[in-house]
Order: sequence, then structure tokens, then C-alpha cells
Amino acid sequence: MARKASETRWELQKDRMLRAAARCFNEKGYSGTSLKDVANILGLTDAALYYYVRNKEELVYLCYLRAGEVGREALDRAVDKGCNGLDIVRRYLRYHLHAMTGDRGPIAIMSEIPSLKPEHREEILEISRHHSARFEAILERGIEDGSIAPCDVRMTGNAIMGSLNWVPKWFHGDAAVGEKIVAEFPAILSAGLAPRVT
Amino acid sequence: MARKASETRWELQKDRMLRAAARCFNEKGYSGTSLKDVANILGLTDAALYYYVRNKEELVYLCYLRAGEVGREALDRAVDKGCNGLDIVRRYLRYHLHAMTGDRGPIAIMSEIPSLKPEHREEILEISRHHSARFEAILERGIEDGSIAPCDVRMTGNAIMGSLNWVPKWFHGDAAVGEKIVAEFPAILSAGLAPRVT
DNA sequence: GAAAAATTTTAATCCGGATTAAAATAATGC
DNA sequence: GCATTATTTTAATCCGGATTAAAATTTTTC
Repeated sequence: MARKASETRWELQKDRMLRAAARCFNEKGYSGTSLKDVANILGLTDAALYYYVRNKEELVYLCYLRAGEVGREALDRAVDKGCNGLDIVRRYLRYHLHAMTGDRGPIAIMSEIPSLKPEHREEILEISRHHSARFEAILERGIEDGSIAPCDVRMTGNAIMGSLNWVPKWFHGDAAVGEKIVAEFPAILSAGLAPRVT
Repeated sequence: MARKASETRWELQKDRMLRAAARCFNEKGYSGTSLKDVANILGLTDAALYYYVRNKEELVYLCYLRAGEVGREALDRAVDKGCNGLDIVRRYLRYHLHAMTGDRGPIAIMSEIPSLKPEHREEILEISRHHSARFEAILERGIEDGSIAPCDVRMTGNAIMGSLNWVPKWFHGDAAVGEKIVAEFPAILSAGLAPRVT
């Protein structure tokens, strides 16, 4: 958590850069953001970004890597603390949304995976697939422990994750809205999971 | 429905072009698709596309316009046939998903609205806002008629629409998967809406 | 089947934003 | 304060894909 203290100026700036880039990509689209746009947010010149990153492709790659990290951390924590399948799902949603809308954000939407170079693309896809698989496993666990009604975990997972992935498209940093999302979304997205009382 | 019969060759080709473009944009991202990619699918040269469209921006604009149309038609039909709020929501989801995954597809994800030119951007945003507002109104109607449990319609709307919007990101034309989506998604996305039995 | 219209191609040009190299400035260690 | 390293800027270059104009081909009309 407080490991930031030991981070070098370079790392801090790079982190700021990734957030600025994520914000631009989400708000203006990939092709719509020039390196100049990102640099402007940081009060820099476009060329300065090359001190931190090899090229624009790498900038996207790093944004996505970061997005994957935030998702994984949320899921880890939820698995750690949750008491059953449904509880883990709800916690995961809360943690992830909290990170996305809070001080870990903005998180880049992975809309441009195809324009990554093959190695990067494969890596990001692998991370993404792995995350989905973990989530589906948790749904299955919930079905087994009775906290979640039987369902098609693949489709249910896609439905929930899709909703989550889309959040950065319409959330643009308004803190009040952010709190509302964290407060409401987990319940909304998991409302259909619990078994009906018989 | 069968008004296609009277359509001119130009209109038919243009329609094919829009589908090809939507497919490319969804699969390869906006910046990742060149006009050549789109033209290749049609067995044409990139320059030929300019017979149908002024420029790439207009191509995106028309894709989004078409996406909006398909959504509106689905909602119209659902309102027309549905018997209460919840029923309309379910029908809308079914109709829209059916169109998206069937012969009206592929439908472009609106990821690049910001790179549209101002007039087009405003028009698409307006269509998008209007669609959301209509959907939220239907949720409210459902709350009033008792078919939907009280909820934050704004957030619930965002959650459901987000999930829907994300579908073209992972559905790539496999008919079997398409049928599954149409069969499962409406129930999954509306499962949490109905009031709990008291 | 010839003329006119519609459609597509060929072959340039054009352009903005990515990228690079070298120079300038700022920060740090001693 | 001086030398060294870290960071940023200036000022090009570079490049791929969008765009255009003119020519070629195909389709339609009569």
C-alpha cells in the first residue's frame, strides 16, 4: 500500500503518464488521442513521453497491463475475504469499482487490443482470459455452495464483466457519481444471482 | 421489413460496406482498421469506398447511426408488444440482441464518438442519450406497475446497457454463440429487476 | 449495339501525428 | 560550485494511410 514512498521520480511520473493516457484513451478514443494530448495533461511536450516509453503502442500496452493488475488485485482481495461464492462476487465488484472510480483510476478500457503488437496482444489476451476464467470459477463455486442459483457461468460472467468494462466509458471522474457506482453497481449486477426463495 | 426489394444497387452496396466497416471496427479497433481492410472484405479497392462515403469519419458516423437505428427499432417493438415494464425490458433485450447477433449485425460499438466531427458527434450523442432516457422511463414504468422492484433507474439502466454495448466486443459472428446470447442474456440481465416475493 | 451513366481502379499526392537526434535545462552527488 | 546524471525541449524527419483526380471498366438505357 504505502510502498509508493520508495518509488523514484521516474516511476511516479510514468504512473502519472499512464493515468493521463488512460483518461485520454477512454474519453477521446485511441486514434483520437495524440501523444501531445497526453503530454499536455502532464504539462510536458509530446517528445518527453519517449523518455518513459518506447512508443505509443507500448503506452497502450502498459495501460492495459495496469488495468489487468487492478482487476486481479480486486479479485484476489475478494477471494481472500469472501465467505461464499456470492459474497466473493459482490466484494470483487465493489473492490474493482472502487479502484476504477477512485485513486487507482482512470482505468483504460481494453478497446484496442487488436492494435497491440503480437507479443503484447497475446499477453493481454491471456491476462484477460485468465481473469474471466477465475470469475467464472467463482460463479461455479457459488452454485456449489448454494449462494448462487444454477446458471450458465460463461454467459453470466460475460454479462457482468461487460457491464463493468463499460463503466469507464461513461464515468469521467465525478466523485459523487463514483461513490454512487460503488454503492449501487455490486447489488444491481449481482441481484439476479441469488437463488429465489422456494 | 421487405422494403429491401426496391433498394438500388448503390444502397445495397453501401449497406454491405457499413457492415464490413462495423465488423472491422469491432474486431480491429478504429485506428487498427484502414479503409483497405474494409474494402478487402467487399472485394474492392480502398479508393472505391469514396464513391459511397465522403471520408472515414463519415463511415464511422454512418455505422453509429445504423447502430442507433437498430436499438431504436428494438425498443419500439418492445414497447409496442410488451405488457408491463419488466416485459418490455426483456423483449427489448431479446429483440436488440437478436438483431445484433443476427442478420442486422454486426453492429458497431460506439467507442469512437469523440473522433466524430462536432455535428455528427452531437447527433450521435443525442440519439444515445435519448435511447438511454427511454430505457430508464421503461424501468420507471415497471416500478409503477409493480413488475420491477424500486431501484436507481439511472444506475440500473447504465448497468444493463453497458453489458449490452459490450457484446459486440466478444461476439464475432458464431451463430451458435449468437443464439445462446439471445436465449440467455435477457434473463440474466433482468433477473435482478423483479421484486422479491414477500 | 452505341451512347450515357454508374462504378471501380490506377497512380499520385498529401498530411498529421509518431518518432528521432541533438541541444538545452534541471536535479543531484560530492 | 562543479561535474555528472536525469529530464525536457527544439527542430527536424519520416511514414502510412487518407484522400484525390483522372482513366478504365462495367452496367444501363434506348
